Amino acid sequence: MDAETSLAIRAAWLAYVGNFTQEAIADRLGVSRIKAQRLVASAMQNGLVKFFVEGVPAECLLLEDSLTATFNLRRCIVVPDTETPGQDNALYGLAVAAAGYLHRLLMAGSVNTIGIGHGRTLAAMVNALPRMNLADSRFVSLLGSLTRRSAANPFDVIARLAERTGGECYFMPVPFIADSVGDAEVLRAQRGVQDVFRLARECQLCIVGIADLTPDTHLLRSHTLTAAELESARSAGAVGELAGCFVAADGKQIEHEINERAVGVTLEDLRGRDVLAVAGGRNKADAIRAVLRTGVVTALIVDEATAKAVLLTNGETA
Amino acid sequence: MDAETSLAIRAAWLAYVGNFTQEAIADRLGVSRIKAQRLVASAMQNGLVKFFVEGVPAECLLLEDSLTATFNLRRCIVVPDTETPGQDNALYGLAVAAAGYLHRLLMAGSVNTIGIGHGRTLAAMVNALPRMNLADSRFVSLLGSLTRRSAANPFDVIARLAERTGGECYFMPVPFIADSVGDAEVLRAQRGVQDVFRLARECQLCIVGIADLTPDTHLLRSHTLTAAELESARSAGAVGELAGCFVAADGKQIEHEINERAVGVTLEDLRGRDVLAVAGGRNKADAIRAVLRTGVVTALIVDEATAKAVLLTNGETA
DNA sequence: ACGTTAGCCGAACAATTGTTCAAACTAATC
DNA sequence: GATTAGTTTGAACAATTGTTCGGCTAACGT
Repeated sequence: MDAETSLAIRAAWLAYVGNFTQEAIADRLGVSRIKAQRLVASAMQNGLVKFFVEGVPAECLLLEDSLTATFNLRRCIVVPDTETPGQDNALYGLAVAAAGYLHRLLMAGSVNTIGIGHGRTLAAMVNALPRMNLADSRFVSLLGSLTRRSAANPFDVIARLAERTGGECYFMPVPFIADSVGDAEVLRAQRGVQDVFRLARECQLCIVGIADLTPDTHLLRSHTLTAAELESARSAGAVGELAGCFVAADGKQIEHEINERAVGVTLEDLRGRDVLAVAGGRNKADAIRAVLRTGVVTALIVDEATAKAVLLTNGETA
Repeated sequence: MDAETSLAIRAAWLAYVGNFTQEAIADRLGVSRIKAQRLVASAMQNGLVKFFVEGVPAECLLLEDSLTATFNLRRCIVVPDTETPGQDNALYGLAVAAAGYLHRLLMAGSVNTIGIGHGRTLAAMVNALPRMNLADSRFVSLLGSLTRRSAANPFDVIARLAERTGGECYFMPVPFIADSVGDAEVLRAQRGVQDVFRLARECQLCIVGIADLTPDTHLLRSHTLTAAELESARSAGAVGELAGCFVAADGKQIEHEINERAVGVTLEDLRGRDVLAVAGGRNKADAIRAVLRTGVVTALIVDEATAKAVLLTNGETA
C-alpha cells in the first residue's frame, strides 16, 4: 500500500467514523485543507467507504429508478407496502403520496390548469388532499361522468377537488361511455362539452387513474361497463384503460368501438403533455404495464408490490 | 414505521447511495430544501445510515503484524484513532470495524453459530451493524446477564443482534455474577442455562469484550462488580476480564472466588475455538495484554493508541 | 541545457450543507 | 374561547465542501 492510499484511508476514517471536518483532518494529518478534501474524495472514489441505509423504502427507490428508465418517465414514486400481504388496500398509501405530490405542485404555483380522470384512486387522492386557498386554479374533467352515482364519479371527484383548493371546476356533463358510436359523436358535439374539451387540451398536467380489465375490475362494479362490453373489449385485446382509452398489452389502443363510444380525451390529446398516472393493486400490474407502454404517461405513482409485478413480467410481452 | 421515518430513509438513501444534493432530494421528495436537510440529518441521528471504511492505514497494518506475531493471533485489526487527544471514546471506531468484520463474515456464510459476550463495545458493534437477512444464524450468550438494565446488557445486545440479522438468539437468563459460589452452581445447573451452555460450546466463533480492573473500569459503573469485589479481585492479581474470566498480568486465571461466581463459559471452553476480542481505550492496555497472554484469543480488534500501548510495555511484565 | 508535458498544489471561488431565529401553527389547558 | 407551551417551518446566515484555475515541479525527450 502506498503512503497516499494510507493517508486517504486515515482521512476517510477521520471523516466518516470520527466525523471530523476537513479542516480538522488536514490539521491532524499535517496537510492542507484542500489536500484533505482530495484524500477523502479519493477514498470515496476508490470505494473504500461503504454505505448501508436501513429500511424497506430503499428498495422502493430502486424500483422507481427501474420504472423511470424502463418506461421513460420523468418522475416516479413507489409507495412502500404497509399492508398485510394478501389484502389489497394499497389505495390509501397511493392516495397520500399522490395528494402530497399534487399539493406541492399547487403550492409551488407552477401549474394551475389540471385535467382529472376518474376512479377510486383519484377519489381517495382528493380525500387525502389538505384544504388550500388557491383562487386561480382550474380543474377540468378529462372524460364524461359515470352514470351511477358513486364516490369515484368524476363529478364528485372534481367538485371536491375544487372545493378543497378553492379553484374552479369544469365538468363534462355527459355519460362516460355512450350507448353507441353515433351517440358519442352527438355528445361530443355539444357546446358545453366542446368547451371543456378545449380546456382539457390546455391542461398543463393531467392526473389519471389506470383501470384493469380482469374479471373483478372496478369498471364492472361501478357499472361503467357491462359484463358483455368488458368481455368484448377483452377479446379485442384490451388489458388496461386510461382516461377512457382502452389499450392492449403492447401499449397500442385497441381497435374496438368502445374507444369510439368513450367520451373523453384521446391518447393523442394526452401525448406530449404532463400525464401523472396513479394506480396500484395486485391485479392492475398488467394494465399498468400496458398503459405505460403507450408512452403518454410521464409520471407514475404506484405501490411497491405492483411496481415489482410491473417490472417482473416486463420482458415477456414486450 | 411512520411516514416521517420512511421519508427520512428515502432522503438518506438518495443522499448517501445516490449522492443526490439536498436540493435534488427535496425536489424528488416534494419537500423544501431545509426539510430534506432535516430528513437526512434525522436518518443519520437515528442510526439509519451505517457505513464501513474498508482497510486501515499502513501504520496500523504494522501494528497488526506485531500484535499477530507477539500474541499468536490469526487475525488482527488495528483501527485508526479518530479521537481528539484527551478524550477517550475509541468505542465508535472499534464498533464500526467490528461490525464490518462481522458483516463480511456473516455475508460469506462461513459461520452461523456465534457466541456473544458483554460490554459497551459489543453493544456499539451491534448498533453499527446493518440489517441483514440471514435465516439460519444463531447467537448465543456466553454469560449471564448484568443485573442492572443497561444498553450493554447481554440480553439487549444479543436480542438486537438477532433482530438485525434475522437470526435466532439464545439468552442465558441468570445473573452474570452470582452472590456466592454455591449460588453460581445452582444457576449453572438450571436446565435452560445448561442448554445454552451446550450451545455456547458449539459456537464456531465467539465475540467478546475485554474489561479492565482499573479504578474507573466500567465493571463498577455498570454495577457488575461492587467496589469491594473489584478491590478483592485486584489484590488477587486480576488485571483483565474476558467472558467472566478474571486473569492476571501473566495471562493465568486468578485464584479467586469471583471466577467461580461468574456464570458463563470458562477459558478452557473458549480455548481452541475462534475467539474474537474487541476492545480499546487508553486504560485497557494492561487488561488486553493480560487477556491476550491467556492464549485463547485468536483475533483482536483494537484501536491504534491502545495497540501501541499493548505492544510498548509488553517486554516489562512478560 | 532546454523545452515540453504531466501531475500535484493551493488560492479563490462556487456550491452545498448546517444552524439559528423568529413566525406560524398545534394542541392542550384553564 | 383565549392562552400558552411545544412543534414545525422556512428564510437568512454561517460553515463546510467541492471545483476550477493558474502556477510550480519534476521527469522526460531532444
